[in-house]
Amino acid sequence: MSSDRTDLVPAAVPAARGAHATIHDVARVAGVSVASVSRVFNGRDHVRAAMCARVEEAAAQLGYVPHAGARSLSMARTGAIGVVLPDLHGEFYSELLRGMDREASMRGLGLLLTVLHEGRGVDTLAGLRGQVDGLVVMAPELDPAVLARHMPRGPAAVFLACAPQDGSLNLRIDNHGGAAAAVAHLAAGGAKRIVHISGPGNNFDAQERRAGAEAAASAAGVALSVIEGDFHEASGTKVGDRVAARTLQADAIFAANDMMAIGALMALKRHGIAVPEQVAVAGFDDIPLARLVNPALTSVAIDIAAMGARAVAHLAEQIAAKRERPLEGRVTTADEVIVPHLMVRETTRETGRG
Amino acid sequence: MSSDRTDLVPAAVPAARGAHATIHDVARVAGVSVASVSRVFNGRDHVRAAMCARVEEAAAQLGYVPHAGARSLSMARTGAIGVVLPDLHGEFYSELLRGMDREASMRGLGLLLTVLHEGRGVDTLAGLRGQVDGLVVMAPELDPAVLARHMPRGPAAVFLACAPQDGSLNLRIDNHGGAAAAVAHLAAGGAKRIVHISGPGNNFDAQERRAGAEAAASAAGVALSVIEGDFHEASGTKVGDRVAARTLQADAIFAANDMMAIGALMALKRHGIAVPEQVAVAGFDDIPLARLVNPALTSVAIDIAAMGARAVAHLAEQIAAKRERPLEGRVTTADEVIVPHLMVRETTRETGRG
DNA sequence: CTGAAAGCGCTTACAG
DNA sequence: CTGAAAGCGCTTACAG
Repeated sequence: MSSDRTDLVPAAVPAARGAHATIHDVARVAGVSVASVSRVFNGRDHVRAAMCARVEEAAAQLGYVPHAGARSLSMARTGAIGVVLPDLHGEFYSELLRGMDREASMRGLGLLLTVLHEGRGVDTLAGLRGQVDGLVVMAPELDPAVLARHMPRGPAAVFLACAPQDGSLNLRIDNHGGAAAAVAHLAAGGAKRIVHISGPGNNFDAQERRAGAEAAASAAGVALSVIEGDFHEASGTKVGDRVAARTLQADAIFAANDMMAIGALMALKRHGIAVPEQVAVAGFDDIPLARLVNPALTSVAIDIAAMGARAVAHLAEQIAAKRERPLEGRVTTADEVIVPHLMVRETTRETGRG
Repeated sequence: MSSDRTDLVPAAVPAARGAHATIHDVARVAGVSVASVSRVFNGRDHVRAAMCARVEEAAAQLGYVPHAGARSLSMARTGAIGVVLPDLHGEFYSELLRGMDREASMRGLGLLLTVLHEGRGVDTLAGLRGQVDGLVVMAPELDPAVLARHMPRGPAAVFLACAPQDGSLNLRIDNHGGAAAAVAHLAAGGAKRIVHISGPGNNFDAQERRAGAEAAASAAGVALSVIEGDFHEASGTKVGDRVAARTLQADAIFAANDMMAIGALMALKRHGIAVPEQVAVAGFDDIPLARLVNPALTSVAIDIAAMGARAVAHLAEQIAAKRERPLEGRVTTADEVIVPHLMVRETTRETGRG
């Protein structure tokens, strides 16, 4: 309550108590106005060197650091972007985040993670308003209309591998083409009966990959049967077990992602099936793990980290554009598609084996 | 500029322009005070049902969503916690984030990611003040004094696998014990000359793991030579190559993390060295990948996701405590140590092979 | 170059 | 139960 040493710097008291010094404390100690303190910290206006020095000294003495929340409220800019993901499982997401972080930190932006869990879902999105400057949303299992309804109106947005949202920039993967390439490759290697382990039926990527696989199979004149998986290893294991047990006839397996392919691969090996001689296997995503399993997995490669980085870059540009021309609302840019390429490894053969 | 239809709801205009409706817009449309709007949205005070209905209707009509930034400024609570990590490379971090997210989203907290990159470093930490309620910091390569100097004073903090910070809660891994167990196991399996691929010399975990390995080796009376790696696969590959080439004499390799162990394992296999018959291999962390490589990797297992979840849980409790007794400053709790256990798989043998 | 004042969008004692 | 007002910690026209 009472200060025992009023002679020196009474303003230092709050800092000592654990609370942080504010811009007012600095202004008082430096003997200037808060506006001036703000100016030396933001360094845009010209300030006399003498004032600059006094303010900096006072700030140092008080251990002053500007309050990011207050700044963002008055500047209408948070410096953070929201990343909305369906899950955090597996290497796919760590690669994606790595790419996003690379780009974001280069631009001085933070990444606020929001995972769309089963229960706690889309409704959280709107709450992001005022907390981020923009959103990169990956929600392949969400109905686009539902998603649109829940998007906060303020922030800019880029959609990644979702059912396309109109009025926004969509970054799409050419799932159809990638899957078709994989199936064509299996057929060229001699496969006659391919099993496709698809992703969940409500997943947008999964639907496209399945369609691509089916198109390529019928073009090549080979049989393709589909078994629905959930993108996790275990659903691949199950299919591998069935193929090994001959409950399911197949000389090749194409899984909609690598983890399921790896599950199948492991199961086949466990049962003594020779890969690729008896059954070939291919996946999708080309996660780092793909080349480490034995035999190394053939996969449809997308540069996941680069994709994440691109999404963030686009978003940052959109945010900047909005800042310059605030009246125009959301800028509609052409969609962009990411073209995967087939990475052939040991679980398939390049040449025909007929 | 001019409104063409003043008869209806002029307040709807800003929303239509892309800008968001504010609490004032809602208040005006509902014909009540902003305080009341705030009350119905926060639902703590008693409000008459009639008012409640009017406000909700107005809000719905305007598509009003509270501005998170403004709320957090006036409530001194952001609902986000900062996660400070050295890197985002590999499965270790995706597992860690998964665990953190699990706990955080259960508690309604967001996760703001901050990666400590080479250049853009510790100085960013202080800037987190006002943007998060607390921090979980993992910075094994940072000098604890430097770290302490850069920590923002406001937010609570939990340190994860760092050189211990006093005055704060530290969640430590028993690196020494884990490494010792691995080396003891290799020795029991018959190893006489073990190569330890350590982490970077300035890394806290790496130092402890190395010390544990050395202690166990000398206790078992086996030779241990140390080669410094960088926690990435390539530095393991290099050692594997040398061991295969007999440039380096070894009948066992213990790496300070799994990625280096896998690099060594792959190199040995490529050169036709039998694992574990000729050279045994063990790693540390037990990332999901460990059991998928062939042969499956023996590793010192820590439940990475659980560790992340615990860090967040502790932090959340600390934040709550601070909120109840704001005057007490940072609460000092006893440190907590995570005890790893050895996961024996195919790259080592359980029994002696003398 | 500098300061006083308004404002960012909310919440919350304080009166009524 | 409800409203007017102050305040959260900053920034930024607006005057000087």
